[in-house]
Amino acid sequence: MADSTVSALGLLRQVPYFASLPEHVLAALAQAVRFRRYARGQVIFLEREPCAGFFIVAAGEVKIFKLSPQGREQILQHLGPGHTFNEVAVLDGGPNPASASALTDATLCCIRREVIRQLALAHPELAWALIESLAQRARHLVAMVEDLSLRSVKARLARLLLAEAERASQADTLERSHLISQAEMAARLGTVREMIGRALRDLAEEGLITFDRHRIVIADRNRLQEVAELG
Amino acid sequence: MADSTVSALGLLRQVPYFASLPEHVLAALAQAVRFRRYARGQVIFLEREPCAGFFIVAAGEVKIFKLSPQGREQILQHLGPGHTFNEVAVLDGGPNPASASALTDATLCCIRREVIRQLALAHPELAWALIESLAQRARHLVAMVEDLSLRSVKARLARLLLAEAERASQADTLERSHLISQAEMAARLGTVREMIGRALRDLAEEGLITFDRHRIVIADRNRLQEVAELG
DNA sequence: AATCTGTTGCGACAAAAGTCCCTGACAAAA
DNA sequence: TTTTGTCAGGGACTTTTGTCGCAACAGATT
Repeated sequence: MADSTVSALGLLRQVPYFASLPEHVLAALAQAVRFRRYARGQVIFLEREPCAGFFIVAAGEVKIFKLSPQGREQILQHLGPGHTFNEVAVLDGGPNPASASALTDATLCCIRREVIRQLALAHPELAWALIESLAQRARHLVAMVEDLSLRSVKARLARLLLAEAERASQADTLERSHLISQAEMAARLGTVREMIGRALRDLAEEGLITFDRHRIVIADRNRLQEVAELG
Repeated sequence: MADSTVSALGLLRQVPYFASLPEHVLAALAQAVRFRRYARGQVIFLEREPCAGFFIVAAGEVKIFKLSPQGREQILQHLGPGHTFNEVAVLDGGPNPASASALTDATLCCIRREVIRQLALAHPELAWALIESLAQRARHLVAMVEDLSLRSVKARLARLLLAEAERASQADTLERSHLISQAEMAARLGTVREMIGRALRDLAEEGLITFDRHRIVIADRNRLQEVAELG
């Protein structure tokens, strides 16, 4: 068994909805895996291109995004180790629904559509795992639509801060502290950098957050949650 | 074989991604189907409630929507005969991700989550059909996020008009002419009625559309598409 | 005809979001 | 050290979007 197959198995087990797959299915997947390295900022694939395959993040961070004709960016997902992406194109055979690029130097592994398809048809457990992953993706997207349509930038920002605090407190994996720039927050919330600056100032003036030299600290979680829900 | 099972079979065959399922799977589904009638405006289920089951529209129209605390509505989907909804909750077992209500008097059929689950595990073709439906839903949601984040109301409206014109020209099913009110357009595009009025006036002044007593007629499809893409 | 009800038209105004621009802080690279 | 680039802070202004209010109109019902 090749070295890469061994490490691939470990990686596959890190994917939550793959964790409970039977050994032989994981092994079959592991054999089909191809590792690739990407430099910070490098494009992984572009939307509308034919399906680039199924990806798992082994190391580093990746963003999935859309660009407007005017050059504004909307980040759809921000992914770290153990996360997967491009399921949609792999599963329906259409083009990539959005573009992907590496936010940091990153190692990904990629599985071709046909391999996934054959394995999924042969192993209902895998099909079911993929279904769960798609359902989760759909829930995430619904939440995004709700945010964009029904909430102000300030409320969205409050939600983002709470979510990031959550992630950080779990402190599970090898991830580093990960400070987000205002520009990235803007791209994730569908607005511009300046709006983030203003909203942060607002929240700080109201005493909901404070700054510890370029680090944001939540000072009043309860009131921050109120802002996140209404407004 | 009961009468309702016969008509259920016909209905299932109208669902695009069920059409190619083998006969015995369709039959099994048909047996599990329960028909229900809803009056115009009636709530079918609410978000956050435990999974209400899998639904197929037999007749009438249905909307899937979110409400903001302030009472603004965002329509996620507008469904007619042959369309299905609430797959997400059925497939991941979570609560309904959004609310549903009947836009007209409607007949729906409903299948309980457990039935779908068992059948999908036993029949990979069904699992694959569900995967396709989820993937399509995800693509639709990605397009919505893109619209809300990256396009002006005017551009979104242009897209809606083009899409509706498309649907209408296909004129396939028994659907009637279906005029949409400005209020509904607003809810679908994530804005308010007045904005739709203004945008329509704009488009009319530029000569891209005209009005034939409360009916919107596309006067210049090409330029309308330009507005839809940029802006 | 009279009266609902749901719809549209439109103007005035307010708030939210986006654009432009310039500053200084800081860190990495030369 | 200088240079370069990224990032944050913030002011002034424009555009877009949302709110309020009210009149008008069409279709259905009585």
